[in-house]
Amino acid sequence: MSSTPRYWLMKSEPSAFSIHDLRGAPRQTTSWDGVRNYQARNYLRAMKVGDPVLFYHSNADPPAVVGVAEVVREAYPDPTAFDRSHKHFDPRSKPEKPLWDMVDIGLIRVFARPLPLDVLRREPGLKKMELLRRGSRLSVQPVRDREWNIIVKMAEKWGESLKPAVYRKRSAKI
DNA sequence: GCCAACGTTGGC
DNA sequence: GCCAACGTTGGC
Repeated sequence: MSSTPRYWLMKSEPSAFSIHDLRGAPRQTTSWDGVRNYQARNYLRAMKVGDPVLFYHSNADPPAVVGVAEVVREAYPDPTAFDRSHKHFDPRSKPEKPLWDMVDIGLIRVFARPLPLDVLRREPGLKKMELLRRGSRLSVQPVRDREWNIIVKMAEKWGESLKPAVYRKRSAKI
């Protein structure tokens, strides 16, 4: 990263929380709790209000970038770490000295068509992207400016290409 | 369901 | 501080 990252990618398993869940959430906003990896946490702490985020569906069919969100609240303690009954409870994190943080994000856009991982892999400009690195497991990661621009353009084209096909079908009175 | 890649834990 | 064992992630 040449300077402070401004663009990000966040992974979620759609069976746990999808971009459609975000669309249906109050104020189309959610807190991003449950991150229990130090590198991902440090990226959460680097996020600024207004930073754009690619929303990625992992463990999905197909795995894909599905839309855009933005940071609406900067890092603050993740209360699920204090909750003994919670799946992500961590006794090392105390309210007086929190170990894990979260941010809030708000929905910006749901792509017309999810942009699949294998399509991203075919784009030469994305060769160095963290998401595409072999064995990459980081659930919160920075995205380079150039990568961001490429992906947003790809998503537009990818969605548009669907519409003419559907339109043709309909107008052909099949 | 399989399994490679990775992060974490804990014995020494 | 090393490293084997283990648990998790996530594509396939």
